[in-house]
Parts: sequence; C-alpha cells; structure tokens
Amino acid sequence: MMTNAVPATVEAFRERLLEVTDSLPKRLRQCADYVAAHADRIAVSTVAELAVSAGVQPSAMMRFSQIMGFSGFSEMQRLFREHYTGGWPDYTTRLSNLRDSGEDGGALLLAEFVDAGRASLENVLKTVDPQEFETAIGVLSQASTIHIIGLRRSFAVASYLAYAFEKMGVPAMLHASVGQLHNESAIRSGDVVLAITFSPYSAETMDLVSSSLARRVPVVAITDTAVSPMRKLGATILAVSEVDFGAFRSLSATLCVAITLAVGVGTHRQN
Amino acid sequence: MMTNAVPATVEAFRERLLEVTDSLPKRLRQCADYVAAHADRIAVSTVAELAVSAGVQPSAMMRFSQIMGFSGFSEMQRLFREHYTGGWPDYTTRLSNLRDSGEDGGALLLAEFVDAGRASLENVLKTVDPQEFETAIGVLSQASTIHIIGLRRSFAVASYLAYAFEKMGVPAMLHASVGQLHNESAIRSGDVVLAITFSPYSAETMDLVSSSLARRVPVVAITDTAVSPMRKLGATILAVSEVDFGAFRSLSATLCVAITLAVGVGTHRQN
DNA sequence: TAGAAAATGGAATTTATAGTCCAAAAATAG
DNA sequence: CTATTTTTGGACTATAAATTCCATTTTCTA
Repeated sequence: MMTNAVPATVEAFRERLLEVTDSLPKRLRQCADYVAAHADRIAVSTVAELAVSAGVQPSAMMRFSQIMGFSGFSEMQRLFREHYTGGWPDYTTRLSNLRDSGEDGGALLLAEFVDAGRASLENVLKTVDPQEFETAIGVLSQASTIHIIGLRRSFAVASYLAYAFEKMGVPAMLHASVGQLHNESAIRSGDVVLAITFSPYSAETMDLVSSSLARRVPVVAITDTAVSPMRKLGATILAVSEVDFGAFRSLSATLCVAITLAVGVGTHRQN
Repeated sequence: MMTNAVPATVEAFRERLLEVTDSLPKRLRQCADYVAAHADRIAVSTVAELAVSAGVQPSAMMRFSQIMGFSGFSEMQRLFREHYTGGWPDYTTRLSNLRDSGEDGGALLLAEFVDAGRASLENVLKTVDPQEFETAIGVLSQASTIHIIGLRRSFAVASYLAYAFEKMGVPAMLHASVGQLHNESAIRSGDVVLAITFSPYSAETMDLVSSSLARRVPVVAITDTAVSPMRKLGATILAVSEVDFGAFRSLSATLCVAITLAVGVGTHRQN
C-alpha cells in the first residue's frame, strides 16, 4: 500500500475519504460511508461501538483507519478529539443562539425546519392510534388493489407510497387526477382506497373518498388530527399533526407514517 | 452530605458542581474549576490528560468524579459523551423497552421509523455545509427556470419541490422522464438544474446532470454524503445521510432540506 | 471451473486506561 | 506541641480497549 501522509485536519481527512471510497471493498466501504455521515462520532466512541454502528467487525474499522493513512484507530481518533469543538449545547438553545447571532438566512432556516420536523415526529407516536394503525394495515393487506390518492402537497407522499408498494410487489395504483377523473371507475369491489389529505382538503380527494365509501369500498386516510371531514365519513383514520413552520410543512411525520404503513402492509401480505 | 444521586443531565451536573465547589479542598477545587471551564473536554479526554490540564494527579480527578456522584470517571464521561450525541439515548431505551415488552408489529415499526427519521434530522445540520447551502440558494435564485429531476424514491421529493416552487411563484419544471427524454431540450442557458439522487444513482438523472454541466448549466444536487458521483461532476452539493431502517428510508431529512431550499429560494427572489 | 488473490470475521495478544490503595504530608483540634 | 483527621501523591492492580494474526470465505483471473 502506498503510504500517504496522515491527514492533519478534518478537511484533509474528508478529501482522503473521497479519494479512497470508490476503490474500497464492501465492508471497508461501509466504514467509509458510516464515517462520512458520522465523522463526529469518532471522537467519542470506541472502535467496537463504531464497528457495531457501521455494521462491521472491529478489525474492519482498524483496517479502514490504516487505509485512511493512520497508524491505527487511536491516531485517527486523536485527530477528531483535537478538533472537537465542545458538544452542542441543547438543541433549543442552539436555535436561539442562531437567531440572536443574526445568522444569515440559510443555516437558520434549515435549523428551524429540522426542529419543526423533529417536533412533528415526536408527536406521531402520540397522535397515531396504534389500534387503528393495526386496523389500517389489516384492511390494506386484504385489498386486491390499493388506490392511492393525494393531491397538491400530499402528492409527494402519495407518490412515495406508490413507489414503496411497487417495490414490495403490492398491487397499487396512483391516482394523479391529471384532468381525467375516469380512473375512478378503476376502483372495484375488493379494492381499498388510501387517501392522504390535509386542510384545506382538496375536493377531488373528498369526492373520491365519499363515493368509494358509498360503494362499500374501505378507505384508509392519513390526515389531520383535527376533525378532518374524513372522520365523519367512516374511514380508518391515521392522524398526523405536522408542525408547520411558516407557510410550509416539512411532511416528515406524514412521510414517516406513510412508509411505515407501506412496510407494514408489505410484510403482512407475505404471511 | 446530601443526595448522592447520579447527575443525569449536564444541567444537573452543573448544579451539583455549584453546590459542592465551595466546600472542596485545594486539589479537588482545582478539578472543579477546570471542569467548570472546560466541561466539554471530559467527553474526549482520559483522566490522565484532564489531570495534567487541571494541574492535579489522576487520582484527584477520580475522587472528584466520585464526589460529583458518579461511580468513577467513566460514568461521568459517559454522561458527556451521550449528551454530545444529542439526546437520543432516552429514546433508544424507550425503543428497546417497546421491543422487550413484545409490543405488536405496527406500533413498534412506527417507532423504529420515527427513530430513524429523528436520527436523520439530527444529522442534517452536520452534513449539510452551510456555505454550500447559501451557494445553492444563490444559484437557484438566479435561474430563469429551475429544472427539477428526481426519479424512483427521489421522485416524491422532486414533486414536493415542484409544488413548493409553484406555490411561491418560482418558475420551475418537473422532469418526470415518462419515456420522453425530449424535455432535456427545454433546459436553456440561464436555467439551473436541481437534481435529487441517491445511491443507486439512476442513469437518467446522471445523464441529465452531466449533459447540463457540459453545457455550462449549473447544477444543484441533493445527494448522499458518501462520495456521490455528483461531486466529481462539479455540482453544488447538499449532502444528506438518511438513516435507513430495513430496506426503506423515511426521507425525512431529504424532505427537510428540500423544503428549506425551496423557501430559501422563494424568499431570496423577492428581494 | 480451478487456482490465486483479496477480503473478512473472530479469537488471541498487547497496550492503554480506569480505578484502588496506602504511606506520607498537611491541616486541624485539643 | 502533639495527636488525630483529612488530604494528597504515586505506585500498583484490574479492566477495557486497541491492535494483530490467521483460518475461512469470497472474489477475481486465467
């Protein structure tokens, strides 16, 4: 192996990481990927801990350190410990520090959205009723075809669901409502509708849901906690309250529920 | 003395430090003073190093740890190492409690995805380079038209971006690649391409990006932390490492970056 | 498809670090 | 000023972590 100089700064480390990553075999690549994403953890972890997190053996992490140009893990760790700039103060204090320090738009904005996303995720476990979640999985697993509808801001969620279902071989159809409402006729008895809608509820989605329910086609809805019109119609409700920042929502929570639902249905069907 | 309860948070630690500090003999007082000023060093130092910095013997530092209510130095260090990782130890224990209590599929699955999402979000602030984020906003704000491309799992993000841009009156075009590649010709000088792609990088996206760059059309890319091929091509990179759970990613982090970018560009253009 | 080379997992070994103990030195009280 | 308690330094031990090594598996090459 060609002995390159040991990286003396974190920047040099990252450069070197970029250089070598491509030519690395599987396990060492895992190390590289993990370290790329969590470089800071090196300072406060042992090889063993790091190895577990990266999903490799400790010895692999050792080899990785050497490939990065260090004599071993300890030397690599020293680099990060020296550059360790005190941990985060609490997240909230950090946010207000950012605000006070008149941090320019980008970074502050990102921090705000991250915070909103975090809060939303924490709420999910409270607002989604586990019982109803099970029911939803059950209902969707029975479906011959799952018809997904979500418009405007919910379209992103709908399309991810469609992707996930397809990946798992679950028959699903994404209703895009591109002018044509004729795909409504594609909904047959034995199918299930999965609707994603938030206030203000789009008329098309509401129509599809109510007409489906009228025809005794079950509906599962991912929607607001607040009294969404879905409730009255008799759909199975998964309530998500997205904390929004400014006029926009990060959708983190919604997407989280969506993907879980998809995986839940996917695995349930294989039994 | 009073309660020997182990400080569970850094705040509790500091309180205890204040309580105790006055009644300490000389050497232990030195420990207290040093720690008060450099608490963060505890996470990344050995007893010996700390002792040298504080001008005392290692054994004094050990005694100090015990006086602070810990069983030894390691326990004290653990507090600071965990605090550094941003507070999800509580959450992890909660998760494993769920597992142990034999919680049924759905709820557990949801908790796992929520956890993955949270972890991803926490990483975002570390992996996204603020400087590059500003650059990205700047570049996109200059664009006559923003061309958004994201396929497969990234399509959800792409479509949400398209929605957000439209809402804010930013000229944007979503490239869906539904067979027709002819929309590539819609990319004109003065435009900017916004690509979302993760390993395995779809060929269509890569093609569009490289051909755009060849024509001197700037590209902003939301992609992996790990060496995404985007890097070499010379695009402006926003690195996101999504913690995936099982075969699927929750996209929380990616969506968060995306929406922030959209809002950033939207407000920037209004000046 | 056989043989060679590279990569990997895991146990064994070495090294570093935390933690303990006790004798000497200060400090305090009588 | 002496006896007693507290504090301290530093050697010693136990423990945990880093590092190495090699048999086994996987991947590549002819």
